[in-house]
Amino acid sequence: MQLNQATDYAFRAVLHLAGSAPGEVVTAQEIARREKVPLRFLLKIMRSLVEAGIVKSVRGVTGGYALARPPGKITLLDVVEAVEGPVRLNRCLIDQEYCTKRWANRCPVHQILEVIQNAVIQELARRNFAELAQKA
Amino acid sequence: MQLNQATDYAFRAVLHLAGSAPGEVVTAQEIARREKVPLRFLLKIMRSLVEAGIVKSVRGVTGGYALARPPGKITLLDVVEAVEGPVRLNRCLIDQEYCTKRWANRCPVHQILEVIQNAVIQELARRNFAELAQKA
DNA sequence: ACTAAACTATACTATCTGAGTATATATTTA
DNA sequence: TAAATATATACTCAGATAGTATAGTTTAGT
Repeated sequence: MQLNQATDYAFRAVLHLAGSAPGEVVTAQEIARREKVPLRFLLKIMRSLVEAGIVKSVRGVTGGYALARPPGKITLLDVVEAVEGPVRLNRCLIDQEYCTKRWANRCPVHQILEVIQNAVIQELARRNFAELAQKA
Repeated sequence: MQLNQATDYAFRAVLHLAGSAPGEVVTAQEIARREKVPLRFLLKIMRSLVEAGIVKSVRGVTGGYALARPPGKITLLDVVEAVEGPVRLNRCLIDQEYCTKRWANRCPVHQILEVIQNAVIQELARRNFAELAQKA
């Protein structure tokens, strides 16, 4: 029931870019130093963000990263899913295998967890990095 | 971002007891068999539930388990916390150590995760096992 | 063309957590 | 006293977490 450390770092990296001048390219080194994230690990995380289309990267000597769209269009959910994959409270909510034990498709635990899971997803989707940058 | 398997089993065990006659003592063996939970593992989980005051145990030959209070007074949150400890989306929400990195007590990531965490807690606290037993 | 500074890609590793098992002990009823 | 139950502690094994290492590719500037 906890987000992992990579997601936490990803939040801070995206927030850092959100706080930079729009379109400005920031190096991983800079982000790592300022946000106290191990450089190598950050580079790996950044690639997830690039793949997800949240961040764009520029290679070469003057390379680095910038947001691929305005901070207001990037939600916490976007980042969580980019780094961790889909949010799920219980493995049986993705993999039917685990739920056919007794109740098949009418498992009440399954049902109620799905409702709660959706609430979590809504909460994460409601918050974006423009809002977050305001608080910083 | 996922509840663990022990919590899933705990939900099913409590639900099982909620579906039995009030005050009826059910053995771990019976619960394990019906809910398809490994007996040894279930016994361990049941002790967490007993410690948390959700379930009471009876020792000896005619022993077993029963709910310590009506199903309507047992929330999903009660069970989650009994098995996993407090709900926290990020380690920095419990352990200040992790959050003094840059922002000290005004970390915006920290702040927004706390809001979301509270929403999760509310959702879990809102649902009880009487409601759940209805669906079964 | 070469070099340095950046990102990319894949593989590796150490530690921790999750999920469950094993063994011995204590309690209670028949 | 035996059998069936729960309690307590310790152990194990696989997979996930949180990184690190090595090699490669791209680009700006000389």
